[in-house]
Amino acid sequence: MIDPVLLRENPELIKHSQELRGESSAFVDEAVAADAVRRAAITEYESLRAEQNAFGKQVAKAPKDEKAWLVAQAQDLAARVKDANQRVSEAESEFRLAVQRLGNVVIDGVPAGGEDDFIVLREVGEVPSFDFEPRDHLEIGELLDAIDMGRGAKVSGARFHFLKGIGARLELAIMNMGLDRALANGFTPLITPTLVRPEIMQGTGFLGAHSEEIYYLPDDELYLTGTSEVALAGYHSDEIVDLSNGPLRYAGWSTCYRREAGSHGKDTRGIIRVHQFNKLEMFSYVDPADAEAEHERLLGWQEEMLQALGLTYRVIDVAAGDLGSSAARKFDVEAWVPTQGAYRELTSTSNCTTFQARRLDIRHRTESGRTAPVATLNGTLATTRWIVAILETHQQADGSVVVPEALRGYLGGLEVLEPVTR
RNA sequence: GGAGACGUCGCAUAGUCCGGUCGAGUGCACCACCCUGCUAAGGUGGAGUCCCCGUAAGGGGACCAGGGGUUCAAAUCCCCUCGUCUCCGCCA
Repeated sequence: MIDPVLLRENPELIKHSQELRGESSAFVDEAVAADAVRRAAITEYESLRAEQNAFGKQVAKAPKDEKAWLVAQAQDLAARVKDANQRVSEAESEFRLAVQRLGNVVIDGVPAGGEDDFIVLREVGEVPSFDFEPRDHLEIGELLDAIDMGRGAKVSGARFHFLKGIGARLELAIMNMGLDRALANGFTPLITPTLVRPEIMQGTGFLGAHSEEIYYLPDDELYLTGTSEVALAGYHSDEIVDLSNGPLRYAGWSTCYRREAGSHGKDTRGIIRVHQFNKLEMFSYVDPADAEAEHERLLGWQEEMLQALGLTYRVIDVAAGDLGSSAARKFDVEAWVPTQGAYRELTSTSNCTTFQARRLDIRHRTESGRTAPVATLNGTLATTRWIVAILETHQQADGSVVVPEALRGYLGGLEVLEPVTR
C-alpha cells in the first residue's frame, strides 16, 4: 500500500511512477479525492460521537425521574451517530479500493516500459561453446535417468515431473548449497507453510493482477503459495519488530505451486516452467533507509551462487511495467541456456520498500521512539530450475555432465554425472 | 468426528453473572527522579497502539481476539468467525 501521507502531499511523484509503469495516473487523483471524503467523514463522525459520549455521562449521573426524558432525547443523536459511522465505513472502503489500484512508487533509475524494456546491467562469464551438438536439459536429464516428465504427466498432468536418482540429489544439493551460504551470511532458515490465509496472500500483493496464477482451495479458504515470500512476509505481520541489531534475514525453504495460467504453450518441454518446484528464498526486513543497500547485497549473494556453479549470466534491471504492484525495483539474474541461445531467469530479487509492510502492518521502532513501517526485500537463492542451466552448461559430448566444484561436496564428492545404461 | 473451557494494555492476572462510577485495577518487567547506601530495598511520578483536526501547544475519536447485533449507553448481553487449551472417539 502506498503511504497515504505521500499521496496527500506529493501526488505528482506517484503519478510519475504510474506513468513509468504504463498505468493510469488518473487513479492518483481518484485516490486523493477519496482520501478527502474519508477524512471529512471521520471528522463528522467523531464530533457526533464526542457529543454522544458526553450525553451518556449525563444520563448515567441523572436522577431516576429525569432519565426517561434524557434517554428519549438521546435516541435521535444515536441515530445520527450510526448514520455517520456508516458513511465512514463506506468512505474507508472506497479509499481502500482507490489506493489499492496504485502500484508501489518506482525507484529512480528504473527503466520505463514493459517486459522488453529492461536494462542489462552486466554480463558475466563466457557464453559456452561446444564442439558437438549440445543436448537440451531434458534430453540430458533422461540420459542420466534424472528427470521423468512422462510419469509426472501420468500422475499429475502436464507441467509435473519426477526428479529421480541423481536428479533428486542434484536438486537437494543446489538447495543445500544455497542454505549453507545463507547461513554463512546470517540468515535464519525457515521451512514455511505453503497454504496461507487470504489476508496474508492479499497483504503480499499477489491477489491483484496475477491472482489467476494462484491455486486456491475453496473448501478451506486457503491459497497455495507460489513462493515462500508469502509466508515469510506474513511471518511478522501485525508486529513491531526490533531492527536495532540490523536487518532480520530469513531463508525460506518451501515447495512452490503455480498455475501458469497465462503461459499455455510456453516452455512446455522439460522443467523450465512447472506447476510445482522447490525454492530457497532470502527475505529481509530492514530499515527503509537501508533498503537499497540490502537489495545490492541480496543481488550479490545470488551472483556468488551462479558464479560458484560456473554459470554464465546477465543481470537485468526490470522495467517499471514488469515489476508487479509491490516491487519498487527488481533485478533478475538470468543464466545462459545453450540450447535456447538465450538468457533465462534463475533468480529475481525485489525491493518492496514499505509497500508490503504497510499492508501487513509490520513496523519497527525508530530512534525517536516512534513506530514506522519497515522495508521488505526478497530474492531467490536456489530453485529447481537451476538444474536446467547446470546440465546444459556443463554437458560433454557423451551425455555426461561435469559437476561444478562447489557442488561436489553436496553430492558425496561426485565429479561427473554419467548416463545410465540399462 | 463428539463435548467443554478460554481469548483484557510487554508478561501474569482482576473486572464479565448484576451494562453507565472501566480505556480499564493489581503484580512483575520498563523509564525518570528522590531517598538510602552496597551487591539489594523503599518512595514519587511516567509510560500502549492507531486515526482525525492543528505549524505547534493542545483537542477529539477508536481499540478489552475479529466481525455483526441489542441499547440512550457494551470489556460486560446475543449471534457468527478465527485462535488456544482440555476430555472422549478415530487415525497415524
